[in-house]
Amino acid sequence: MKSDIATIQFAPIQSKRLFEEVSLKIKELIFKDILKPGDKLPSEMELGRQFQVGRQTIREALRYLELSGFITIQRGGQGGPIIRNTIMNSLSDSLLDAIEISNTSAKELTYARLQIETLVLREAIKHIDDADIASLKENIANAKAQLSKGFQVFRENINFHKLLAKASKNHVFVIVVEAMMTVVANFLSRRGQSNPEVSSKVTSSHEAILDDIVNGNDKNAISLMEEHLWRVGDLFATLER
Amino acid sequence: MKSDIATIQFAPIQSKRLFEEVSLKIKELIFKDILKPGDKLPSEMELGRQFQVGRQTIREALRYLELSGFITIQRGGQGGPIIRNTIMNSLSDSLLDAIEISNTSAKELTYARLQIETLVLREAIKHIDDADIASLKENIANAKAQLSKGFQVFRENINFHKLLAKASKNHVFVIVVEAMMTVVANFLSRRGQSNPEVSSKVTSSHEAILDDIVNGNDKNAISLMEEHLWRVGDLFATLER
DNA sequence: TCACATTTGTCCGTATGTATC
DNA sequence: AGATACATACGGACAAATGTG
Repeated sequence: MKSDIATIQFAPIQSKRLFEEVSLKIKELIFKDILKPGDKLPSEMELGRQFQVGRQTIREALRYLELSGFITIQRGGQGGPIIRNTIMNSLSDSLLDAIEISNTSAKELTYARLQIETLVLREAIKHIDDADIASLKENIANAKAQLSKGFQVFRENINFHKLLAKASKNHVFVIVVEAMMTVVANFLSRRGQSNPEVSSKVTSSHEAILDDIVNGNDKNAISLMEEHLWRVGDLFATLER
Repeated sequence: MKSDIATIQFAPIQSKRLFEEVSLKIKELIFKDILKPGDKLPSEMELGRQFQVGRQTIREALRYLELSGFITIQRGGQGGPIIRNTIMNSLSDSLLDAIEISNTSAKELTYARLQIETLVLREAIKHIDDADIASLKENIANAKAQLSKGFQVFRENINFHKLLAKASKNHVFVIVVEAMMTVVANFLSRRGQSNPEVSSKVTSSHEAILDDIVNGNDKNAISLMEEHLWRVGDLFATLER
């Protein structure tokens, strides 16, 4: 069989720019676990000496790594580039851009979330273990404690869904849900904080869902989740631009 | 109700760096549709004059925009920064990083793909229209034509799934499937091109699925898709590192 | 084909802002 | 408060790439 020219892996015509090679080198060290989160990279000056390139080149490489979520940069004395894993933030930012530029409506977002999260819930029910249940219960307890003090629990409520995804024991679901929840959070925060009563209702829904999961009422848990997401979706619709 | 300090939107303590403000300004112009794909941005020198900042600052801002998928940069005379929408590439790259760094196995990827794509197929069946069917048929026809000439049809086969997602009429599904297919494509290409016969079998499966959709055999289409994705998943498993 | 103009890519020197000790 | 060390930002210079006449 001949090779489809569209599928062959040609070497890039355009020779890589220096700063790309530098950032790639560092990225490889991170993937190989030679550089770990918390490790401090040398200063720009020193990196320039080691890679034998100018400071500007190093800076542009650091910009790439920074935006990709591999490092953060601390200014001031004893500062410098530090290895950190904030890739999920980068992914979420990118998803946010993609959603914004494609003019995705709140309705679409709601519906997709409903579909994907009920799917993930099914998986979570299959694979959930005691540790997951414990952290979910802790999430609910925290939320209720905050609520009783009169605080909002925006973050806890979002985290409930992330914890459920983790219970599915599938990294892909974790990644997808986490990115999607960031979009949801962004959507809410751009339209002002949700009204006070909502937080409380959401937490109650979560508690009911968790109860059903723990008690093995799987189908009930799923239909509760669907109802729950529909309600949240309706709220979104009222907030839509 | 008091405000949860975790949810308040404080102004950032750390003043934004200059290049961040510059890239944000340009990004806004793109979101507002004032700058459209194909538009040419002024040269770095000229941008520096207009924003009243140095060239280095402009360059770092351009690095951000480039990596985020808002512009590409053409070197040489008459070149310069050009507005382009390659956000899906950026999103896919980010997802690739996230999957790589979380050590997601081929098995997980396969399973998540199976679940999400069957879900999307259900949606596609609900909302598919003549234009979708036409482009799907064209995809199959192209693939078969290439196959008969002895070419591989890696790209066509991937595109079939993207076209199906488009038929769901939900941007979120389109985005998710497209990003996921990039991961699949990357997975395959890193382990050598799939063997010659596989391409042909995959195209046949696609054709059968499309036939069932067109003829209204929805359940059959879905189970065919599931079988199809299991088979592809098994192939992945044999390729796993 | 060849020179030319334009623009990005890269380097250097210097000055300023900022955080730590 | 002062010294130190680092990122941030500026301006100038030259090399490399690329389209144009």
